[in-house]
Amino acid sequence: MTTSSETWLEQLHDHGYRVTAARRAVVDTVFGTTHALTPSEVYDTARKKYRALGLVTVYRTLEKLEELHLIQRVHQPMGCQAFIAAGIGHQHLLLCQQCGQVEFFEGDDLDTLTKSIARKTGYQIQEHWLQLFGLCTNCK
Amino acid sequence: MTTSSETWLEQLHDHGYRVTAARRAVVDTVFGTTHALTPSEVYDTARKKYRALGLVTVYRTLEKLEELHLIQRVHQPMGCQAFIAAGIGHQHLLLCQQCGQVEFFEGDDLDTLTKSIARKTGYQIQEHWLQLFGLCTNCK
DNA sequence: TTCCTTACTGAAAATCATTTTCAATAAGTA
DNA sequence: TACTTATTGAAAATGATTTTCAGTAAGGAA
Ligand SMILES: [Mn+2]
Ligand SMILES: [Mn+2]
Ligand SMILES: [Zn+2]
Ligand SMILES: [Zn+2]
Repeated sequence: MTTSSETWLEQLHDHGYRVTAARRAVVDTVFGTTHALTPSEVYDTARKKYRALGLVTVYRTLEKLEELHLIQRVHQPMGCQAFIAAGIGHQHLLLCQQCGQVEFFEGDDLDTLTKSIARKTGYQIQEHWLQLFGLCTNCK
Repeated sequence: MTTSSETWLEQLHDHGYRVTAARRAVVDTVFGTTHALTPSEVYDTARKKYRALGLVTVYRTLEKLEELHLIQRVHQPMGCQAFIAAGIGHQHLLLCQQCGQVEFFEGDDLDTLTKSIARKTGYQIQEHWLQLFGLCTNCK
């Protein structure tokens, strides 16, 4: 199961969107990074692949990629405008506080907790956000 | 142990900040709500208590309250500019997806998980964000 | 391949939230 | 009460994101 940025372009195409040079540049950029990127960072990097790219197109493309669940927004204390390739299935993020590297992990089990909280509060719990912060092997 | 918004005003005072009518209005507003409020929502509500209030002062007061850890930012899919009175000690948020009501809970135990992830990834894990979403008793 | 419809583009303008500037005001201490 | 200076709201500035628009090109149909 090898995935490449072509997969994303195919998905865009399958949903009636056109595959353009500008979108290729944005898709390649976001697909191939292990750091959450802001629109402006995507712009800077993608413009090295496609000089004529406009920042507006970056915003528009990120919007579509998010809509197709190919990327996801990364929330951080410093800001919440960064994006990363979405995890597959039920996964959560682990972020390096020093260099911003992003890892996914799975295997969290919050059933006991959520059932207990549901009972105590009367809420019907539907989803959860979990995110770990730390230092990566390079930074620690 | 009864706390009132006076506590917050005292804290402001103890940190060398002045207690003004504008700040009273903001503090009263944020202290006494069970919903996360945006600066603009705080403004609208607080202006009912103090008509002359300026939006700028809302921003400035929220900034100070956050700095003193009396309020905390609430991250949501729709936006991350809302604030709520901070929980005491190690607590997490439970949000109603329908009406926006906020509850705190504690008693999560992520030690096993974080140790396991630390071992697998090599990261030194330092903190975590956990947030539950659901429907409150009124909304479900 | 060529044609044709229309989605997509980047530039510029508009909008929106937040921050800065500034002169007047008032909190809090002496 | 007097005085220092933090705080105020209005207005201007900033910065990020969105909208507008006329030209361009993707990609299905012929
Ligand atoms: Mn989970
Ligand atoms: Mn916890
Ligand atoms: Zn790192
Ligand atoms: Zn509710």
